Amino acid sequence: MSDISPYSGSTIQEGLSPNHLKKAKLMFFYTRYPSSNMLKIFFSDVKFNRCITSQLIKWFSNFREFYYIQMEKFARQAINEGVTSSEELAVGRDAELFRALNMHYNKANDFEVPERFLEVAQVTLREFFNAIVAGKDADPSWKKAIYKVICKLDSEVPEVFKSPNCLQELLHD
DNA sequence: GCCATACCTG
DNA sequence: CAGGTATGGC
Repeated sequence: MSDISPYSGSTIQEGLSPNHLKKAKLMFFYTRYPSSNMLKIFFSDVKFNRCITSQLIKWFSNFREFYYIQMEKFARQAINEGVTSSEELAVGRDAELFRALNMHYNKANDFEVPERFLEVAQVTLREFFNAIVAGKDADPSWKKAIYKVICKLDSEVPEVFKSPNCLQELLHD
């Protein structure tokens, strides 16, 4: 059965749908630390309650976990491969790191990832690289310092994301 | 106690 | 990603 309603432009979702998840992942390319208020604005077609809010916050928390795990993985890999300076690390669209991230948040690869995300990813990778080289990882909470840096690099999420039907506009064939 | 967030697991 | 646990603030 299709869930298309005759009032498709004003349907209020009782819960989060697969499309909401897809949209959240694309939003991650702009913001790693969205506030609950921001989420309410960008998911205006969702009827919020404590659980929905928690679930959305949880999604981004999971997104960040994957993101940082990849960063640490590639940073250590670079070190093992003999890289001596973070300056040598660049994250372009052809980088393995980017391909791993893109595969996770933009699996169909039908969304044009903003350049700014590549920059933030590069900063994050270098941050991990330098911390590990400096032996900071001996401290159980060494990643906290990095998180504090990265959380300041969130970008404005494009206005189009505020539309409940933005996926059709954002994804090209 | 309740709720939020951090860390870990499957 | 969802669940469960531990923890800290109110």
